[in-house]
Amino acid sequence: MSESTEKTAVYLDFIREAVAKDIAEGRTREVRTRFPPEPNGWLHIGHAKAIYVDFGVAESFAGRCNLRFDDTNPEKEDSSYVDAIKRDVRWLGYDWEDREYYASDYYEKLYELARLLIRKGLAYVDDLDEEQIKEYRGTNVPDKNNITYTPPGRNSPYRDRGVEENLDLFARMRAGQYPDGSRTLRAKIDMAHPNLLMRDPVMYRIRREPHYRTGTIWCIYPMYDFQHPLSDAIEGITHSLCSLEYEIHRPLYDWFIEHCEVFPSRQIEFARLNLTHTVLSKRWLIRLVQEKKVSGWDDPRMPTLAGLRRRGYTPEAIRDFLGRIGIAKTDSMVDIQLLEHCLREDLNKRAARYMAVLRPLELVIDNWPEGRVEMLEAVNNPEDPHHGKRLIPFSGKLWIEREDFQEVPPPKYFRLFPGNQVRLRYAYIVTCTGFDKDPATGEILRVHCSYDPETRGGDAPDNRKVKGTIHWVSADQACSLEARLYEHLFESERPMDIPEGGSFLDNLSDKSLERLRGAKGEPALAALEPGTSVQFERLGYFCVDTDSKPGALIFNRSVSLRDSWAKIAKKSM
RNA sequence: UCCCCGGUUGUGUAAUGGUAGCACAGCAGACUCUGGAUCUGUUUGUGGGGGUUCGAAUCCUCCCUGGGGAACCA
Repeated sequence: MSESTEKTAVYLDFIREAVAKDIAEGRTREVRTRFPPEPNGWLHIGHAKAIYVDFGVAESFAGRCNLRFDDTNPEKEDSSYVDAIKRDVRWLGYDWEDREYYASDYYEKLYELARLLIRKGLAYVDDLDEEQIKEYRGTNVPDKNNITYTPPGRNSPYRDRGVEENLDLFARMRAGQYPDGSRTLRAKIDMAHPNLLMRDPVMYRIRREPHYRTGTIWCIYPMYDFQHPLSDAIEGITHSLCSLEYEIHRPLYDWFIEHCEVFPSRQIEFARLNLTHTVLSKRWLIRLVQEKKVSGWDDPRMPTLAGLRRRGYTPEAIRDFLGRIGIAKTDSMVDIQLLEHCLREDLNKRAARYMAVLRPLELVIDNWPEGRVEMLEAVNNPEDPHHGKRLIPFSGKLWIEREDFQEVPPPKYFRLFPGNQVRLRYAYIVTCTGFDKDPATGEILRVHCSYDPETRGGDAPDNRKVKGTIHWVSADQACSLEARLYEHLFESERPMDIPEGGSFLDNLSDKSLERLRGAKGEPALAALEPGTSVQFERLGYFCVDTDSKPGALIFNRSVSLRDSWAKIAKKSM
């Protein structure tokens, strides 16, 4: 039979399913979405999920996604954040073309829409202050037993002002005739509504604060609930995708669209991303930066896109991760190991291999001809022959990894110990003949071995099995480098679970950064550009740091290689 | 208290009244000049009770449980 008779299961997440239905049933022809960041912080991996959903859903239906800055709070926003956000979205691999919009460009239109609501008797200027509004809303009232309950709210005494008076008052608000906080414009909905957000929400507040784009032109600013649906409408957004916390705002979203008689966008909510061992809340990330717990927004331990980039994460790995975690409405906590897995998988295919020694121990080949240096051939990437080969210098004095030698080997250890044979990667098979030890401290100072000249390149002509292969660097030709090893910023899987009376900062790990300044690498490492990702054989993937300079090389460990020895060692303990 | 939304192996996520699958993690093995990579095999799940049905993760109902909301922030 032809393949066309076979049922091909095409999986659509619940959002794409809803969009497909809207198209099938004729509610919309094209799909238009938007990614609406507020420029008050740098983007993190949680935003990356939103970007992936917003741009991805549009792309699935041959639609378009706008980039819109939701900038209606002048107290927190700044153009430096706009630049950082644009750079990060582009880096992740998304293009908004010429569709770069700002809610602040809609202020005049929004003002007119507010006047429309006033004329329809659906909005009024209120003279109540912040405290009074809260009290009239009828919330947080403790009863005799000190249990809070939610009574119906009471109407503001200013609720029934006439249309003309409201229009005049609102114009005066805009004109700056009243002090900050003295009046608001409120939607007239229902002060007894069970959804507290529907109890006459504030649409405009007075705030004399220069805005990074509109300067001092305005002293009244629209609130999110009023502004967002209408901004969506102005741009013809068909599907306004946002996180679960806005679910309860949807009736309001719909109310403003209906009564302003504008383009009917549809809001659909999905669960935001949570990751183990980190925090993804702008408020908390900003504290880490401000209280200098990290070096900045782009500290390689930060879950920001800039931090991940500096750490060595690739956009491909992040997008792969986002695709794997899926989209749903269940609150979830994704294991950060999945992110790490995606990075390893991507870099395994692409990163060139090099040898570097993090904690050097001297290895002397006693039968090596004095002063001789050989150039040996090494494969750049066993996963992909197109990467070619390179030559690395080899001599009788090498650096090896301190943990690759044991005076007394633990069970199943097949690296260097007295009497044992190992292969020096791409070089020779050597036999450990002894070691020098500081009698006072017990520290191993130097390991001695002899090499087998018949095994050049690492192959034994007699086909003998050598179980262990270790990496090395020729001491005289090596370049010095600093390796920065990172662990999770928080040891706790859920750092947001704060101990009684403490702060999430108490959960900060003191092992999240280890700087190894005495590391040694093969000479070619010195020529790499900042941002380049490589694999240090047997150790992990490393990325040349943005601060790395000739003579002061810095490599960030992006992620370690899977370490099955660690498991064996742990088990036999 | 009230309102809204959820609960499928350890973690995510499918199955849309008809065989509970996939990925990661875990475990076991094969292979290997990275204890890497790759490959093979494999353990573990529908929150609970009742109902509808030939048949329920799916529909109804009660309970349990988790998250969110009650800003002149977004």
